[in-house]
This record gives sequence, structure tokens and C-alpha cells, in this order.
Amino acid sequence: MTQSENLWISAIQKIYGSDMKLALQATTFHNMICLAGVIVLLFAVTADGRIGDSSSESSYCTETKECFLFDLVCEGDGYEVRHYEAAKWVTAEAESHFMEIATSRAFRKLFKYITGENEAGAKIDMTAPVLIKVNENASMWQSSVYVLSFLLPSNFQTNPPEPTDPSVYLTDTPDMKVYVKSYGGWMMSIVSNSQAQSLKTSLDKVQATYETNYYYNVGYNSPMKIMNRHNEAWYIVKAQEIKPDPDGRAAQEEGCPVCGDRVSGYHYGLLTCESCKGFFKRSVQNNKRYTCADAQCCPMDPAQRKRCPYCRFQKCLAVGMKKEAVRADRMRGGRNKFGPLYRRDRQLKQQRGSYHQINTVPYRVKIEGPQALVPAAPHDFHVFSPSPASLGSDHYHPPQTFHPSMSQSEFPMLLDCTMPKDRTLPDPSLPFHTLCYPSFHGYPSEKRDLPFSYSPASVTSPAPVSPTVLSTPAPTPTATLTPTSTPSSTPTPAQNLTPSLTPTSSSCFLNELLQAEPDEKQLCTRVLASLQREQACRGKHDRLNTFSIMCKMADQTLFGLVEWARNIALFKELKVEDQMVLLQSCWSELLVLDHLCRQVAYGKEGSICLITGQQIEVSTILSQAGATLSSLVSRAQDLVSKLRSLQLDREEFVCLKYLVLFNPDVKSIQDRRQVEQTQERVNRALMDHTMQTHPGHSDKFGQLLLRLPEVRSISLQVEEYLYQRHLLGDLPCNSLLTEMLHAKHT
DNA sequence: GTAGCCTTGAAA
DNA sequence: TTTCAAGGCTAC
Repeated sequence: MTQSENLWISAIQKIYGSDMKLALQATTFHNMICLAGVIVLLFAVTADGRIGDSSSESSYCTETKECFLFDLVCEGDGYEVRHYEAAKWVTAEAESHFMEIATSRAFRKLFKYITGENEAGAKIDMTAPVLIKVNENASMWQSSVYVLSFLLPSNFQTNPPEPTDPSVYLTDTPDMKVYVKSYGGWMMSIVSNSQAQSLKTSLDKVQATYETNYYYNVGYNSPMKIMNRHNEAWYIVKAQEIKPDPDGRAAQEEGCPVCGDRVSGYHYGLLTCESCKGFFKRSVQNNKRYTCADAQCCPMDPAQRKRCPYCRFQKCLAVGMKKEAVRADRMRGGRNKFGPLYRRDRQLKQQRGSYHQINTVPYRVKIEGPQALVPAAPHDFHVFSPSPASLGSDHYHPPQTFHPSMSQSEFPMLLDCTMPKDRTLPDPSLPFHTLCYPSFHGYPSEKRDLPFSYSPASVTSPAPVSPTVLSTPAPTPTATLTPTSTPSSTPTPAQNLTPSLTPTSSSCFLNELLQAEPDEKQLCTRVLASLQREQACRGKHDRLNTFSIMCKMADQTLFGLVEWARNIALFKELKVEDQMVLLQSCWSELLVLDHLCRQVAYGKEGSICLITGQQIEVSTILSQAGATLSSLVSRAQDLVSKLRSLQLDREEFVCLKYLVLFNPDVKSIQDRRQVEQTQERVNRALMDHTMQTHPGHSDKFGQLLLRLPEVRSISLQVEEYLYQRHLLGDLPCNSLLTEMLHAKHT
């Protein structure tokens, strides 16, 4: 280290004291310089935001007249530090499971604002970047609020017109420093999330302090731009620990999430009142089974909570009370495994409490000297045009890409998502008998679409519309599934083979598994509604093409499968990381299995039954499809025949689904043992069940298991095919399907 | 069955 | 030693 470097270190230590010394020793000199830059900038006098000529400062902000300009403080290993001056933005937020969907909704609102839907009727130029604030805990498995912000151009920074839409509001960012990681390509949630994680890792390495409960996805390009796209992940530099709510009282004043009564502490996973704690405990300990006399949506408040225990218990589960926190051995005292969870939750609530406090004071605080190492403002957006939607301290902002010249109708539904117009089908009168099955589409080289018309009439009238699999009695004469079997009292070979599980306990276990089965009618309704919504958005002359319809169906089915998995008690017990890894590994197998079982239950000979109940002739598909699609359909139909001859029933189908989901061979599973145990339990239950229902067919269990590798093989082919279509831009990018494909290919 | 208060005991 | 989230007790 040179003498000048030592001087730098010495200067920084003088400012930060001995604690900093330790931190500095752990970093490289380069990072120290970076830290020093941040510190120096903390003392800078705040000024109005610099928004200016886009070509002047960065090579990637080229699509808008003006950009948010910054000073590069320094560059670290895997990140850079920038200084941005305070600026004003217009903001809207939306909630969804998908960042793409939420930002698309918010984007439309903001677009209206800049195209004249404001009190001055002013047309406002688009600028860059667009920010999307993302809750650090947001994941595709949970709905989350995303907050989208457009930077106001320089001529509207001083007096921006008030929005006329109450859900759109003006915000400002303080003078701030940010840690930035740049990346190219399309801003998909999985990609942006992994980039943010990578930035976080780099920052943690150098012990940087930054806001930990949210980050920003930052976009610079319109969806029209194909090459040299530029995106960023931002974490906001934190200058000082925010003083926590001294006794956490604010958090407890929020009220019980079940009934709104006064919270008495953490009970079974979250802050609840004393009465809901007791109610939950009694319900679980006594294994209560309630029913609702009404429509299962009874009001839940302190006065009415006693009226419907069913709805109360459902609410308890819905808000996250954990059955597993009720002790089976009834041991008193001590702590449980949720201690860390409670601590984290407390920290989050305290932070939110302090944000709220800070957000109520004027944001621009002049810093007088080194001891006043107070952030010039909270590192968050301030609402200066009050909006009820924005007042919560837990709202998160995110960005989206856009283009100033784009009309609203041209806006993609989602980030960077385009659908080739030549693939739409103009003739709505064509019958749907030529439709091909969604998951098993033609090869990239056979890109032509098969004619299909979608309209409410066409999906409500044909075929059995009580579509899906085995949860309801088979609606057609072709259904081959046997009714739910009752355990036989006759001793079977299985009993000799299963010292750990009696047939009774197996059937109890199977019943539990069956109870978690999704409501297929709901799924069908959801698929239809989704298709209708999509078509309504497009209008008469822009009909959904076949492939889009099929993707939509597959996507909604997949969504239902993910929901199913997430509601399984044994699955919920796994770590979230394991849950994600398992689902990412088996989603296509679950889709294929779902399809196969629908065919066994409802498919007519020589036809394929869709989730909407429509029957499509296999011969029609084969005559119009290319090699890959034909091969996939044929393979699937062969497997359907095998399953039919095995007389697959509902219990066996559920077991197969579990065996596919709880796969201990998936790499990077943390709690492999738990997955193995579940798999063993299901195997045992399946064996017992087949022995009891088919005592004369001793090999049924083995035959069923042998079908799983075939399911696997077909699913891999499906994935490969879908990915090829995705690369060609054929797959809608706002789908869980696409997310899953990406997860496997990144 | 409900719900407010009490007792317990492992973790912090 | 203190904390606090479990289960227990009991009047209603």
C-alpha cells in the first residue's frame, strides 16, 4: 500500500472512529476509496435534481430527451456508487404475484398522467430511467406491492401538475447515494431478482450499509429496443442506522390480523390478540372441524368473531398462524423454533415505524458537520401530494421500460413483451375442432398457428365444462376413474410389508392428501375469466392466437398447481428456498401429469380434453402439427392408454403428484431428509392403497411408479419445446410459465 | 366455547 | 436473570 493510500485510510478512520477501522481493515483499498467518496458526499449540500440531456452523460440512456443525471462516486468490485440529487417523480403502485403484471398496471396509470390526465392537461415528456421499487421479500409465490415511478422532466420539476387519478401521486427522492449494478437483456423478475442478490452479495463483502428491505429495479429502454439494453439494480446507501421504535409499540398498535382486536404478542407465528391465540390453540389441539353456515366469508371483528369459527380459523391460517407452533406434547414454557422469525418481523416493523416517523418531517435537512451524519432525507420516496394509497410505510417502488413516442394502445401488457401480430387469427368463426393442445405445440420450424376462435360462447357451450380431473364425479361416460375407494378390511400383502403404517393410517394419510386437492371448477372458471379478460383487452380485431390461448391455459393450470403445492401442510413445513427449488424442478412434470389425468378422467377415445372441457380430435392435431408436436401428443396419448389400463384412480393420481413434487434427488435441497420422509410416506400409502383396491393386481404399485420416468421424459421435451418458442418471442412473458422456463435456463 | 389472566421454562 | 411465547386455568 502506498503512502497516499495510507493517508486516505487514516483520514477515513479519523472521521469514522475505531469501529470503522475494523471495517476498513476488512476491505480492499479500492473499496475504502469508495467508502470515502460516499462519506464525502454525505456532507454535500443538497441541490435540485439534475435532469438533462440524455446523450451527455451515459451511453445507455439514449431513448429519451432527458435522463436522471448523476455523479459517479467510485466503482467497487461488482458495483458502482452514484450520487443523485433530489428529484421529483410521478408514482403509481399495483399489487400482483408478478412484477411484470403490477408494473404494467401502474404503467398505464402513469402513462395517462403524462399524456394529459393531470390538472393542467399538460403533455409531459417521458424521461429515463423508470424506477420499480421492490420489496426485498417479494417472490413469485406471494403477492407484493410494486411501485412504479416516472421521473418528471426538468421543466416540470418545480411545479408538476397534480394528477387527476387519485391513485397516482407525486413523490420525490432525496439527495441520495446508491449502489448500482448494471446488466443487459430484458428485465424479467427472476433476472432482476438475481441481479439484486448479486449486488447485495458484493455489498455485504465490503460491509457496506444500505437499505435492506427494498431495492430498485431500474429500466432505461423501451420494449422496442432489442440490442444493448441496459437495466440496473439499486440499493440505497444508508448513512446511519435509523433509530428503531423504542419499544416496538407502534407495531403492536396495528391490531390483530385476524379480528382487529388489541395485539397481546407473538402467538403461533405472528402478532395476534389473546383471544385468537386461544381460539387457534383450541382448534388445533382438539383437531376441530368447523363448517360455515353462510358463504364462508363471514365478517371478522371483535364483536362478530365468535359467530363463525370456520371463517375465523380459515382467517387464522390465511394470515399465517402456524399449526406447527402448537405443541403436540403440550409442553409448557420455553421458546420455539420461530424465535428468529419473530425477531426478523420485529426488526421489519420497527424499521417501518421509524420510516413513518421520519417521513413526517421535512425531508431536506441541512447537514452542519461531521457529527451530523444524518441522512439528508429518508432513502425513500416522499409523498408530497397526499395519497391514501401511498401513506403506508410498506409500499415499494419498481421501474418499467417505456418509450415516449409510444401510444397507450401500443403499450405491451408487460415488460418487454411483444406478440407478433402476424400470428393472430382473423376469422373468429372458425370452429375450435382444429385447436391443438397448449403444452404440446408445434416445433419452432412449424410456426403456423392452427385456427381457433375464442369467445365466451365457444367455451361455455361445448363439451363437459366441468372440466378437470378427479375431484368431482366424472362428468362424462368416458371417465374411467374409479370412485374414491374405501379401505378394505381384508388383510393384504401390504400389511405384512408395512410395519410402520397400518392400512388405516395409510388411508387417513391419503384422505389428508385428497383434502388438499384444488377445486377444479374454480380453476376452470379462472382460466375462462383470464381468457375473456385478455380478449376483452384486445378488442374484436385483435384476437388471441392459438398459441397464446394455450399458453394462457397452461399458465393458469400451473398457477393452480403452485397454489396447490403451497397449501400442502408437508410442503409448507419446508424452507421457502426448498419449496422454490422443488417447484422449479417439477413444474412441467406436474403440468404433464395434470394433463394425463384429465385425459384418463374425461378424455374421449381419440380426443384430447382441455381444461375448459373442450374435446379436440387427436387426428386433427396430428394432421396439422409438425414433428415435435406430433411426437409429444403421441407419447402423451400412449401414456394415457397405459394409465387407463391401470385404472388410475383419484388417490393414485394424488400420490403421483406428491411423488413428483417431493423429489429428494433435486440438487441443492437443504432439508433433503424431510423430503425423503414425505416421499417414503406417500410411497407407502400408494402401495397400501393399490394393494387394498386391487388385491389381484399386485404389481399395480410398481406399474404406476414406472410411469413417472415417462412423465419426466415428456415434460423435458415440453420444456425444451416451450423454451424454443420463447426464444422466438412467441411465449407471453407475463406468465409463470415463462418465469419457470427462465428459472431453469439461468 | 370464549377470552383474560396465570404459570412455565428454554433461549437470550 | 430476564424475556416472552408456549400451555393451563377458570369465570363467563
